Amino acid sequence: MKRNSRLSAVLHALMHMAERDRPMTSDELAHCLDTNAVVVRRTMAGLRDAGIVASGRGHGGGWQFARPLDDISLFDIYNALGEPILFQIGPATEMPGCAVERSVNAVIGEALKDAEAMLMARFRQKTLADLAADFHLAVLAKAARPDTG
Amino acid sequence: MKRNSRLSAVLHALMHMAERDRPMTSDELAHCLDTNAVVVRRTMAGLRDAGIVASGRGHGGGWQFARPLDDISLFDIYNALGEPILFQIGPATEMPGCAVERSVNAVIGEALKDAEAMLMARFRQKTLADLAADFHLAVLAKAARPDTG
DNA sequence: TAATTCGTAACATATATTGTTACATGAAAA
DNA sequence: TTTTCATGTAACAATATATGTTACGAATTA
Repeated sequence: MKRNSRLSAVLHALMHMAERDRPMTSDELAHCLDTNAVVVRRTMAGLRDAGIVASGRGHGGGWQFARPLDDISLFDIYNALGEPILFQIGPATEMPGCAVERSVNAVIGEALKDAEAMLMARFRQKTLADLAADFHLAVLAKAARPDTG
Repeated sequence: MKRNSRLSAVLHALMHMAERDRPMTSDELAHCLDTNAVVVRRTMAGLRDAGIVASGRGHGGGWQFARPLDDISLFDIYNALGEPILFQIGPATEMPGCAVERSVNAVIGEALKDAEAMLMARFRQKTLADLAADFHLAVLAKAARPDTG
């Protein structure tokens, strides 16, 4: 299947927004993400509903943050996107009648659950401010050794 | 999209095989898994190539283990299946030209990588013998309190 | 020789993600 | 007030992947 890239895409968009002090239109963001303005609106809709960003119409409109960057975690964003399915692998049946299958699903399910919990803990700790700082550090590091880039 | 259920399915099949001392045909396994014999063969092919199971043709043929159950880990099986894509979420582009996107992908990618490592470590520790023991314990526990099942 | 069983290619079906078009709604500028 | 700009959203198309199904060949045993 195609992988769900909304989390990466929306973070990419938000980081571009963080680099600017004015609202960015869906068209501008679409160019950054190499996609379509409708896709941008569709993806950002969840963040708007969650109070992470705000959208404005008409002249001078577009997307901007509704909260400080250090008050927005990756977990907030993951949730605002509707908690997309994390794992591509999983059981064929949720409620199997076969006891053997139930036992197998329990073992696999617990392992996946723990891995997911670990990932979510990490998402909770990381804010957009951290992400922006990471980016600026990477840019500085690259400028210091332009030949290795 | 549909989730990949081959790992759960093949473990389900292997546990049924573990409960029997004769080879099981693809058709028998297909009935257990509520699917088709061709699907079973397709899935088991990787395990056969990895030396986990062996297949025999003709009368009395079918699938059986090629190694002791305590010498087969979930990791072995996951690998034999071709290491299916683990996460449904991921970056849109593998080699982005945009520095912002690269930075975002690095953060997400590292978190996913660590979660995957944790899961694989767990798969490495768990053998089919463990799985069979889990199942037998579950059956015993259920028999001890039939009213709560 | 006949029955059985795996091996595999080819095609069909179902579902999820992403892209695209079209049009309505709201807001600011002329 | 009219025009322009921008979001909101429905509807449909394109693409990708997993799984199901049919068909037939190859190998093994009775």
